[in-house]
Amino acid sequence: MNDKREIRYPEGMKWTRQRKNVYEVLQEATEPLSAVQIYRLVEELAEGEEYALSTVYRILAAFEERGLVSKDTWMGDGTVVYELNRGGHTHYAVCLECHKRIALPSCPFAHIRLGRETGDFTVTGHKLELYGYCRECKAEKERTEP
Amino acid sequence: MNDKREIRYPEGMKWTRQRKNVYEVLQEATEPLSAVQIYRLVEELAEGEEYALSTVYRILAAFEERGLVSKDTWMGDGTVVYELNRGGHTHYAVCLECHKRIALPSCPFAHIRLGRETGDFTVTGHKLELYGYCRECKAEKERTEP
DNA sequence: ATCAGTGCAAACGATTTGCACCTCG
DNA sequence: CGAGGTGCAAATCGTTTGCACTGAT
Repeated sequence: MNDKREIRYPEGMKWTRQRKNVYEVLQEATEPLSAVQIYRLVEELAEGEEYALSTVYRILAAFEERGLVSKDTWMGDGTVVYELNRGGHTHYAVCLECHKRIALPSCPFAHIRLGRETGDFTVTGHKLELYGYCRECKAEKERTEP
Repeated sequence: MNDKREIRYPEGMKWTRQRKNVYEVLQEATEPLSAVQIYRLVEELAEGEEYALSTVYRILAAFEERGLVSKDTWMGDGTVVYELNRGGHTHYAVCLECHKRIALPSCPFAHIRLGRETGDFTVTGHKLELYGYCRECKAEKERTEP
C-alpha cells in the first residue's frame, strides 16, 4: 500500500507529473475505471493542480501503446474502462438488477478446450461476461414477485 | 426467403411503414447491424421515402423494449449493434488482423458447469468473444515474420 | 535546446430529446 | 378522433484534435 519504490516506466517516455498521477490512481484502483473516473481521482489526488481531461485520454492512449494499461469495453453497456496490466485477466458476473460487477475467482476456460469449436481460427485471447442476479437482488425479487 | 406471411407484432404497437421497413431489414440481415447501417439499408429498401435517423433509434429502442430485437455491444471496439431475437445466441471469434467476425458453430458453455465458479450469483446469460487470427491472416503473418 | 507532453477550446460521431405535425387503429 | 409515432433541428455525451505554450531530458 505505502509501496513507494520507483516505478519502472518504459524507455523514451517522459515521466511527467500528470503521468505519475494517472499511474498512481491506476495502481491504487481495485477495479477497471473509465477515463472520467480516472480524471476525477487524479484531480482529488493532485488537489489544486490544473488538469485537462484530454490529457488523461492521451496519457491512457500512450500507456496502452506501451502495454502499461489495457483498455476494455464492458459488454453490458459499452462503458470503456482502463486498468493496469498486471498480467492475467479477470471475468465479471454482472447483476442485471443493481449492476454490481463481481469478479470471478477464476477463468472458466482454464478447464475447456476451444480447439474444435473454432476450426482454423487461432485463439489468443477471449472475453467473457456473465449476467444474472446477485444474492441480494435475487432475494429481493423472490420477495416481491412470488 | 420469400416468406411474406404476416408478422406477429406485439400488441399495442402501431405497425407503421417505418417500423415495417426496419423490421424487414433486420429480418434479412445475416449478422448484427449498427443503427446507422440499418438506417442506410432502410433508405435503400424504401427508396424515395423520407426518413430520420432518430426514428430508427426510437424504433430500435421500442423493439428492444418489447423483446423483438436485442442490442449488443461488441467488446473489441464498442460498436453497438442490433439483431432480431431469434432465440438462442451466437458467439464470435474476432480476427485481430482483419477484424473479420466468425460465428462459432456452438456455445462452448454447453459443455461447462458454471455453478461453482460464481458462488451466490445466479447466472441467466453470458457473453463471450474470442480473439486471435483467422487462417488467412495467420498464414500472412507467418510469411512476413519468420 | 529540443521535442514530447500539456491545456484549452473547438470538432467530432453516436445517440437522445423537444416540439409541432402526421397517421394508424 | 386521439394517442402514439415521426421528422427535424438542436442538445448531449464521451472522445479526439489543432494549436500555441511548457517542461523533462
